[in-house]
Amino acid sequence: MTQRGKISRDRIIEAANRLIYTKGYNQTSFADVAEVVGITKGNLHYHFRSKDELFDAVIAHRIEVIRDLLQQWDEQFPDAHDKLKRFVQMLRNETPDIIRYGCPMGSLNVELGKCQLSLQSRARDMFDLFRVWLEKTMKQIDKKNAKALSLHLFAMAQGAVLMSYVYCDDKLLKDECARIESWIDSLP
Amino acid sequence: MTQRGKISRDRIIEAANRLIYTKGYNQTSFADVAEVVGITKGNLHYHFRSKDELFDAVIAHRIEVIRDLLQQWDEQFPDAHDKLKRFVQMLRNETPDIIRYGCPMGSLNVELGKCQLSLQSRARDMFDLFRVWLEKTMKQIDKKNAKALSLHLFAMAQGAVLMSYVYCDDKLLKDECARIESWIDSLP
DNA sequence: CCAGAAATAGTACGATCGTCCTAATGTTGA
DNA sequence: TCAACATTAGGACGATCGTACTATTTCTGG
Repeated sequence: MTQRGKISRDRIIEAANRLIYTKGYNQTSFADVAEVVGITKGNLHYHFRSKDELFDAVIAHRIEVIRDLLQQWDEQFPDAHDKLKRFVQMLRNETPDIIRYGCPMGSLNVELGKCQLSLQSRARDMFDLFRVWLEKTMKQIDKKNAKALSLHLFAMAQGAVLMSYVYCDDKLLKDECARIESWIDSLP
Repeated sequence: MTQRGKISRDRIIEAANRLIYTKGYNQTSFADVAEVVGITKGNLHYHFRSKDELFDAVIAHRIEVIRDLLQQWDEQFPDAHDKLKRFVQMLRNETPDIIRYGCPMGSLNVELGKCQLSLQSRARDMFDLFRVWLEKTMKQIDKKNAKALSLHLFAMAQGAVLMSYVYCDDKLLKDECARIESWIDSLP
């Protein structure tokens, strides 16, 4: 693959990533992606021979971004409580998109978990990055209950995102974030 | 409409209701519904002239069921805390379906909220029944913070359902239910 | 500079979608 | 009983889907 091919490939992944987020996987067609990128379906098929292959590339890209993000947080915040709060802060930073399109990971898992389990397992890989990171971080606070506590935190965040998305309500998200943060503060 | 027609109509709604839950709205086709019911697509179109119309009937049916459920709870549990716990208990009763297909309301809202907003507003009507009921019940406990507290409870429940669905983990759901219940107990 | 590779355009295929139309069948009331 | 109506069956429509194939254009290394 030449540099030109690489650039096209990246632009396709970027467009598909956004479309899958804003429209969902099944509502995003090859034609949609091609139109956004400004190429033809035939060209798109040259880069990705199937929709699954394109999906895989999108997930791989997201995973890479998430890995970098978590590593950044680890370097930036020595204190475990601060790390967990940084996780919550992410919801504030992404409020407009969350209100409009929900959680990029959560909604994808919900959609694909119904009857496209092989695709969902890829989407779950994104979840796992956060889940493992949260549990690892929580272990610095309460080793014994780290697993359940981190899952509870994750669940509260997902619930807050889902509710604020359903009601397009940024105040709801803001309030939930504050509540989750004070829950973090209440940890030993 | 004769009685025979009414029976057919109800069977169609029942089948569509289950399919929309287990496969999602966009992944459920007229052909799917017709096959489950054991009729032809043409006959299905006689009863419901469009997919929207069928969807509307399914939601109307669900809303009726939810109304009855909430009224039952109101009659059965005089204490507000018990009412809220009954809401959590629902998650335990529906565990197998939740683990496999998620929340019938939540996943529908997530799917339709992306780019089928007119349909989502119908799905949100189901949410509203619970939301209003939870807030009304919460007012008996803490009038001032009832709105935020009830939304938090709703969000925690949705988060618990989503996480246990993504990971097909009934233990996760069980633990979250216990945690939510003790949160209810901690209310004034 | 130009042959070969890479990338792109354009089109076509079979399948499935939601919808619609018509004919056949069942049911019922006067 | 039989005309009027309700219900069902079956097929066809145009649109769109994912995918595939073949030219054509663009780029690049020797």
